[in-house]
Formats: sequence, C-alpha cells, structure tokens
Amino acid sequence: MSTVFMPMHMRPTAGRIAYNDSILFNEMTPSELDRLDTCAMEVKYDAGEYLFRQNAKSDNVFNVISGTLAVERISSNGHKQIVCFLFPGDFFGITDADHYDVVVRCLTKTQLYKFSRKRLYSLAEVTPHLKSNIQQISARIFSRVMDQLFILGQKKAHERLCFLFVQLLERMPGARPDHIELYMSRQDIADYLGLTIETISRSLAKLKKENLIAFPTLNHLQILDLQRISEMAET
Amino acid sequence: MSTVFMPMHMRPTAGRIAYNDSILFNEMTPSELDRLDTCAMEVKYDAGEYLFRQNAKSDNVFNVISGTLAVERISSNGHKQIVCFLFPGDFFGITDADHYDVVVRCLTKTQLYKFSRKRLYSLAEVTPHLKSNIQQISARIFSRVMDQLFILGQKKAHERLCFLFVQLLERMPGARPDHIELYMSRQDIADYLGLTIETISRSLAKLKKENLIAFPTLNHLQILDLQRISEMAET
DNA sequence: CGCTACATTGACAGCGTTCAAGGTAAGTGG
DNA sequence: CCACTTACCTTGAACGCTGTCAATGTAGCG
Repeated sequence: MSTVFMPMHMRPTAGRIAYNDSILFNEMTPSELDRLDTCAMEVKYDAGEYLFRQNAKSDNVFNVISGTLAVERISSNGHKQIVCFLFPGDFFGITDADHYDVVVRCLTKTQLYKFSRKRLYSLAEVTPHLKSNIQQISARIFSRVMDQLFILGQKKAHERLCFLFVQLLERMPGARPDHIELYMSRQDIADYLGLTIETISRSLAKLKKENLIAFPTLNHLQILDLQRISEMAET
Repeated sequence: MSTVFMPMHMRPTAGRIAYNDSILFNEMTPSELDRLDTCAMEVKYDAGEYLFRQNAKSDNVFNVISGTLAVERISSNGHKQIVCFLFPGDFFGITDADHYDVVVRCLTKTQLYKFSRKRLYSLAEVTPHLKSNIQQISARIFSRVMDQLFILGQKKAHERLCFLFVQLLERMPGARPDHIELYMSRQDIADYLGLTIETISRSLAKLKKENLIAFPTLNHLQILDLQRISEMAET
C-alpha cells in the first residue's frame, strides 16, 4: 500500500489540509496513486530555507503539505518581487521551462511532497486523469499570475492589500474572515504588492481607521467588512 | 503539397517574417507539416478588430503572420492592462484553460494562422517535435509574463519604457536600434506599462533630453545608447 | 482650411518613497 | 523579575514621482 498516497482519510495528514489539496489526485484510482507514489518523497524545511538555489534545473514538482512559502524573483540590483505565496495543497514546479527563474523560500516550517518532474510527466502521459489535473493546476497558476499583473499595473496601495486579503481567504486552508493568520512579514507583503513596508503599514492603518479590518494581534487579521474589501480587491 | 506550411523559403510570406517565426515548425518533417496544415486556416483582420469576444472558449491557437496585436485584460470598472504585444511569429492561445480571460486587439492590419486548438494538441500527442515546440513556446510566454510582473512591481516609469524598447528590439522582426517602428499608440504603451499617457510622454521627453533615444517621427524610435537603455531595462 | 484624433506640456495635487525616529514584542542573561 | 537586546513594525516629515485636469501643439484627412 502506498504510504504517501494513501486515501486522504487514512493518512496521518488527513484533516490538516482543508481544501485546494489533492487536485493532482482527483479521480485517480488506488493503483494509479501507487504509481504516483514511486516518483514522490516527503521533504521538510525550516523557516528561512530555500527549496533550491537560483537558476537550478527544474527537476522537481513540489506539493505543499503544511507551511507557507514565497516564490521570489530577485534582480541583479537587489530588487525583490514575490510572485506568489504557496499554501497547503498548492503546487510549485509545474512548468515547461528547464530552469527555474525564481527561488522558493519557506516562511514557516514546511512539509512537502517532492516529485521527480520527469517521472511525474511520463506517468501523466499514460494516466489521463493525472494529465488533466496537471493542466488544470497549470491553468490556475497562470490565471493567478495574470491577476497579479493586473493588480500591480492598475491598483492603489490599499486596493492591493484588499486583493491580498481576499486571496488569503480563498487560498489559506482554515482562513475565515474573522481569523486570517499572516505568516508573512510586512516586508514580504510589500515585496508581493510592489510597495514599501512603510506604505503597507500606512495603508493597513487607513483600513483599520475605516473599520474595514482589525488586528487583534500583529499577525492575526480580521476582515470586518468583506463586502467592501472584496469590491476594492476586484480584478 | 501543403499550402499553409510549405517550407518557409517557398512560401509567399517568406522573407516577411524575419525571426521568432516558426518555432512551432522546428524540426518537423514535410509530412508532419502537411498534417499540421489540416488544423489551420489563414485569417485576416483590420486594425481595431478583436480576434474573439470576452470570455470566449479558448478553441483556437493563433500564429501571427504579419501585424501587431495587443493582449488585453479589462476590469469591470474600466481599467485596462495590456498583458503583452504580439508580433509576427508570435503565438497566442497556447493555454490549458478552457476560456480566455483576455481579449486580443489588432493594432494594425493583421494576418494570422488560426489552428483548432483541440486538433493541434491531438496532433502534438503523436508528433514529439511539435509537442516539444509547443512546450517551448509556452515556457517563453510564461517567462515573459514574469518579466512584466517584475517590471510593474519594481521599476520606475522611464525604466519601464526602456524595458519595452529592449523587448521591441528583441521581438519585432526587422527592428534595429536606429529603426524601431511603434505600431502602438502612447495610450497602449501606458496600458502596457501600468502608467498614464502623460507620464509616458514626459518620460520619453526625459530620455530624449538625455540623448538616449530620438524620434525622427512620432512613431519611429531610435535608440542612441543601447548600453544604458539595456541597463535601465534590466530585469 | 478646418476637423479630428492623438501627443505634448504645464500647473498642481496626492500618493508612495525615503530617511529618520520611536514603539512593540519576544528572547536573553544578569 | 527586570534591564537589555534584537527584530520587526509604526509613525512622522520632506521629497519626488506619477496622476489629474487643462491647455496647447501636431499630424492626417476630408
């Protein structure tokens, strides 16, 4: 029996991952999952560690079990753009390029499944469900990058923050409007939204003063008026 | 004999498309090209026309023969972000999503090959070269979007313009430092770079005053100091 | 010539950055 | 338990880039 790909309800991680998990495994039979198992292993990282070094060959696909990560692009002159955050259930490394042009940093302790990309893709060739699942994930990633492109090109600071909030709500397992845990620092948020840390602070203050959000603690965000936050986030 | 996919040097369009053409056809045999022909047709549009309507099913893949196009994303409240420009040889529609979330507008008279996406993809399944070519194109498109994400998040107005210039040089067939024809309006440039038309005008004026660029006519750009322009464009 | 569409320039306001100071929370060691 | 350190966040003031509004300039076309 597969250890890594036991049915979710039988696995030790069961219940930990609330949703957007296992898109990769949708509709797959136990025997297919067993074969998927052969190209995967479980890996762990501490906060601050990187999954691979800059310009590494894109040999692996990662699936987040637990933890939060940041996909980063850093220019020669030191500017950093965070491309996206990764949450439990998310994938990284589904690409047709042979080298990563980004690095991936763990914001917290992190557990992942690590797949051999080559073997995963070969398996997909003979496993229609797997292939279609990979395509679906790929489409989602692209669509998300397009959203961010739009945000960076068109939105003001406080609107960008609202966009982030809505994204966190939708993508972080267990997030509720009255309880969103920010695992990323203010600097990370700034690097994600193309702003400075001071602007983030000030915009948060503005939204607080307007009673749209609250911060019981520094990293515990509450959305008080989801309606208006969503409107401002709109892409 | 295939009409659409005759070897380049025998076709009426030969010589028109200078480079980045035909990545799709790399390494393919004449008989494979003949089969590719069966899922393609040639289509023409006038300046200002759209290839399809918003939220259309993504049934087709387009390959630009001649002309310049803009891939646009428009929000409900009227903001427009141009995602990329398309030049001869470029592709659009290589996606795993089943609907386009953008529209494509012709900036000039345009000729394209229009492929049935479904048939193109099926053919790719049995034609390794074709499949690998499609993956290569797909990787390039993604990489380009990432470049723009970085630009929009990190760069100042005049640097964004330099980025555009370098891109035009690299991607527009026939473009030389002393002769770059701008087929897009100042407004299009603004929508591409996430700025206003006035900022574009002023930043162009600034670059002109510093003798980095010149404009013999409104839409004929010359790059006088490619070295420095490239440095500022750097991603 | 005059119309129209597009581009440039100017003045001004506002948003976001920069630089600097101050505040807060968690951890350390006396 | 409390000073001290450290890392991170917030706030303030001044500056500058970009947006906005308005006027002017320019090229193409009937």
